[in-house]
Amino acid sequence: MPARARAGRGTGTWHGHAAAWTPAPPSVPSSVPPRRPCTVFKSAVVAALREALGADAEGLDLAAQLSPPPKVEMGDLAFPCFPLAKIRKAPPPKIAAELAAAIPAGGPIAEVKALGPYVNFFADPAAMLTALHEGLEDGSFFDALRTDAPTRVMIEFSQPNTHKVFHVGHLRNVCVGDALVRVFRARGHDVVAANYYGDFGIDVAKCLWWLRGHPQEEPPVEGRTAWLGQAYTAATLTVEEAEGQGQEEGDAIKASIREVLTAMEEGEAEVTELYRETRQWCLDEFASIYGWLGVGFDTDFFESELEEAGNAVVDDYLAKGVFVESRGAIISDLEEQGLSVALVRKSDGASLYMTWDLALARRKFDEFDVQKSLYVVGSEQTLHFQQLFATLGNMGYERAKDCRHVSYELVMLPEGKMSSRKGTAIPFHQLRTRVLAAIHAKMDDAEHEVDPDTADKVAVACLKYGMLHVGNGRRVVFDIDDWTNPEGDTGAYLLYSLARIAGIQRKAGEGVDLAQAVSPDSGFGVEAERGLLNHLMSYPQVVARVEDSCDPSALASFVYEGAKRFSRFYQECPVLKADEPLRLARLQLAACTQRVFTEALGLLGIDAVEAM
RNA sequence: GCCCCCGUAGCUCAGCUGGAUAGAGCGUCGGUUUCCUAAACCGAAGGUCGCAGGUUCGAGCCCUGCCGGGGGUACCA
Repeated sequence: MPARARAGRGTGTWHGHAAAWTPAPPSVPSSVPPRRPCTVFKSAVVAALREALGADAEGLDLAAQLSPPPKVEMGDLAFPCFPLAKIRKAPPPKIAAELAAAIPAGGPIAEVKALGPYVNFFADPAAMLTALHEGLEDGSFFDALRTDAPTRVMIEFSQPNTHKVFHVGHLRNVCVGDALVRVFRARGHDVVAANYYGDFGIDVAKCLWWLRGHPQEEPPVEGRTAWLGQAYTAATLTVEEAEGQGQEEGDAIKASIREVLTAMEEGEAEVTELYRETRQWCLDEFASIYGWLGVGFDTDFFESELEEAGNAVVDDYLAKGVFVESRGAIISDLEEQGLSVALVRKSDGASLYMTWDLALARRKFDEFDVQKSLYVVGSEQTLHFQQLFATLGNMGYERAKDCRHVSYELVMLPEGKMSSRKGTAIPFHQLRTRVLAAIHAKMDDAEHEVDPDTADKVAVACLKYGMLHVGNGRRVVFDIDDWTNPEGDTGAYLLYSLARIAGIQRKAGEGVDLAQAVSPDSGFGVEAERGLLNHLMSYPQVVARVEDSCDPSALASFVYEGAKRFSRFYQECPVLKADEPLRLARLQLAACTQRVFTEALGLLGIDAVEAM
């Protein structure tokens, strides 16, 4: 329905508070060779294996074979011996035993053990901790996130329609898009975050038509955009009603709506005035939403600006034979590519969605010089984007192959599909107050009330985590009660674990010198500690995977899993009461956890809190 | 009809690109606070990973065919 309205580029205006905008992590000067601490142990294992295998290692990607065993007590990295069975003509468990015997412990490798068909390697926990801690201190850990092939990429998302209600369903797009912007930046890409406002067309005309027909209706002081949304809905219902009465009645109403559109296009004074004013209300509302969410854009496109350019593209490529006339309309014929045909101009001469998208894409390539182009749009538009990209290819744009539709599924309510028609869609302004109310109801107690700043952060965390912890291809069920539940798999739980870390640090006080190496006999390295440590080490791979899949849910899972592991550590391993040097080691681990979590949550657009 | 997505515990979902005994949360039952935030932790119960074949040393993951749910399929965005 109101899916995606997009259009031309604006002036690089920023929506939302610049202060709420988290820039990409500062890049480390390239003169500092990255140490990549998470790979120290792994590369030692690979080297040891290569040595032990000799000629048998040829043709095997040893690093790719290594993965963590299912449980920490089994080791930190496992090498499966199945592929060797053919080469060595021996059963895998036998090979594993031979290899384990042939590889000596030493350096970061504390122990080597054969377990069935696997060779399991144990890392020296103190050495790992020190490597991670130093890597976080000097920035090399996050430097390891960076891709070897940085590129200029545009990520288009949000695409709200003016004159319609902005509701929970639209929030998912914003969360996914914003997270991708942050992830791509962390990976070192040059990212242009783009919004594309649906601020023109027949739907806008519908709303204005209804307003003109009901001059006695006055906009409320609060909630003007909701009022516009209601006008739009009322107009839609009126049209449907008329159509129900008969062909003529329906056509009559549609004709009068079209007159409003024509008046808009021709700049007729009274309509234009109304259009400008109401459009601005909506843009202001969007800006305040993005501000609250901490989401920013580098450039704005408007549908209202693309009409002319779109028609020019159609004329151009009609002349070049890329487009053809069919049944009175102009089409992009994609039958041979298995994509049916895409209409680029209606038989009445009007342009459509595809027309503007062609002009927009051209602008992205030519004006912004983007190498890669992401479109975060609902899955119902899959065919549209297949057709768009295929058409761009036919027009000669090589970079069409680097265009990608990041599709995601609908947001549902516990009672089922939401419908703005039935009024079941929760408009954003209600959403905000309802979520905050739920947070207060659950977090406040007799002694103290949670402060507004923290409540806001928790509310945003609950919303974003709720939207992001499910894979893009699955529907999300929005349930305020569930999402704000302080117990369980929610954003509140994540922030709570960070608040506990902050608590430890407050009580540890100043004057703790964390920058010492942990001595090997500190006793550090019980399961809860190693489990957490290993998990933190896997962070760069997770980020790389998110870039690849364009699905931030892996990052959400990473943080949640990490919070679980931290909670176990917190429960089983007293930090402040531990004796030195164990205390130092645990303080370091807590500090590492804090840094990685804060960073990972940051990529999801979630701010940490100091206390809850 | 054709195309795309989804099907994993009662419910909501993970499952690291094919590896070890399939994991969480909610809900249910039972434990843990003179101890850094119990918004937590531990344990129990709960599974023919939609069905049937196939590939493979090995399949929840890959291939084929069915079944079920959703979306799309020339003048809406």
